[in-house]
Amino acid sequence: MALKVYNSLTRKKEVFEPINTPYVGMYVCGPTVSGESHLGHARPFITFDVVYRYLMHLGYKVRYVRNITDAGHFEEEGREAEDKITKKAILEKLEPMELVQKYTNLFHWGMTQFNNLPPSIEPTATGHIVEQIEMIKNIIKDGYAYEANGSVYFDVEKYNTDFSVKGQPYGILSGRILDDQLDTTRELDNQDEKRNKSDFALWKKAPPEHIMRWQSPWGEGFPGWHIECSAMATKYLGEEFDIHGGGMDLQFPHHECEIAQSTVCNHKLPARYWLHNNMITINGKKMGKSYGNVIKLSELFSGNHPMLTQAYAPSTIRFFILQSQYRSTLDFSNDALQGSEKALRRLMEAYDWFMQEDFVEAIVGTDTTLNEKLTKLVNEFTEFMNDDLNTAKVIANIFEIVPIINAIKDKHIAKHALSAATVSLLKEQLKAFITDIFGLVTTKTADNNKLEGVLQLLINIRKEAKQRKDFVTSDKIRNELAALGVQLKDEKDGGVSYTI
RNA sequence: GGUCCUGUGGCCGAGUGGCUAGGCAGAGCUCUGCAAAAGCUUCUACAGCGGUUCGAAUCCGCUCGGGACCUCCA
Repeated sequence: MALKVYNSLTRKKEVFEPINTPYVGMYVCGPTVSGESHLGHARPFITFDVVYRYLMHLGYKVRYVRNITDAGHFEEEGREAEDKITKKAILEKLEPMELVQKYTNLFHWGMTQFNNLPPSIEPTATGHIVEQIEMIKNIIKDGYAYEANGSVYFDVEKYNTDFSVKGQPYGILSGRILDDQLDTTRELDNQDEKRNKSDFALWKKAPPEHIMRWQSPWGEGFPGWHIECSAMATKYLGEEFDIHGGGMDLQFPHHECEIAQSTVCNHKLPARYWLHNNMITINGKKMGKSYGNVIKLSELFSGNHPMLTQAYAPSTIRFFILQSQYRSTLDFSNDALQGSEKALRRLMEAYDWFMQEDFVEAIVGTDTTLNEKLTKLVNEFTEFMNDDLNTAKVIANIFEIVPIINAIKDKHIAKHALSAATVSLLKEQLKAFITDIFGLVTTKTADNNKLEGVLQLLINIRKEAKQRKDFVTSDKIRNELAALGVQLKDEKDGGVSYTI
């Protein structure tokens, strides 16, 4: 069964066919590094990390490009048009590039915490000013942009008229009709420079106080907020590439504008498959800066937030996100995360035990029904992923396998009930999906030899106490370790395991 | 106002014409010195009202509720 993905462009699930098999080009809109990343940002980067990993698992050679937006997107608050990054820089008394570096580092730290693989190329907007200017020049040359008072605007009206004929109107991605949009745009700065309200900036003239500025054919200024993605995607993935991803909130206008710019320059739609992840909500509302309801990654990992009763491991967040399908909204709450934390621990403990356990006895496969059941559950992993990356269903199947593994561990099911083929299939596929594709890692942190030795010592003392029926001592050891966050478990075979 | 999505049991979430989703929480049992963990069993569903159909949580209509985008936003 072939991989199918939901293409926002066609609003259908489509079979994924790369332009140049086995090569796949994927562009994902990266962060604007003007602030610390929050939980909402985690979703696209984890989602597309799994897409990236899954494509590689299928044997594709993927070039994954994810930009860093470090050139000031301008925002218009009230009367003033200011470079977002410049504004913050003044407030914090930092150089713009110093600020950008700080938040870029923080972003990378967050990505590492989540066990996201680094992209193949991570280009910065400021590093591609030349490419952006070239692209703007091309758009002007073809008559789809005009200069006004040192700024350059894209002529949406003309584009729409000319490309509607070719079946590519402005609005092709978001399903918007340009004429319906005309009277909805609010008051923007320098609005009078535009021929039409729907026109958007390719280049903005920099006001005197603006620190981030570059020389251009139109004077000193800075690039508009859509052109960087068009320029960098074209440079590293070509005029037409396979996948373009990002959050649903970028669909319009950002991706729509990207399509318009790239189509004018390259005479074709830039990407074949447009994938959009849905939002993380909190109390039913989208988590976003403008709503003032964000939980920063550092707050999440430390538990230092009014909504949180405890700290959550990055892998818990990752697992929480993968428990839903990426196109559904995901409602965040402390309770939901607690559920995910427990579920993940149970899953990983079973997985870790199974992977290291020897199954030499498993050659007979006495329980045919069980072997068939397991084989079916495992084979469905791929089927579910191929249906628009339904990680939620894969995880549901894994949880059907977990009790079976635990039953074997507790000797409720004999090892020889499984056949050697089933065991190797299970080991191979569980590793592929849990570790390689989902990128889930064990929460165990105790790989410190000294700590290991100390714990083993306490476990042995407790074992001796138990043999003397000195339960006061044995319980004291267990309870006081528990108070320190170390939980001891007496296993069926007389051994003792612990989790920290 | 325009475009679109959505409403599943205490919570989070799959599913989308007939077949148990799954997780967390709750209840009972087994195991255990006691715990914990684990296993087994189990309760609580498809917003409401109509319609289509042999059959609807799933399709259609209406009503009510929630949300996203149209402005920086993942």
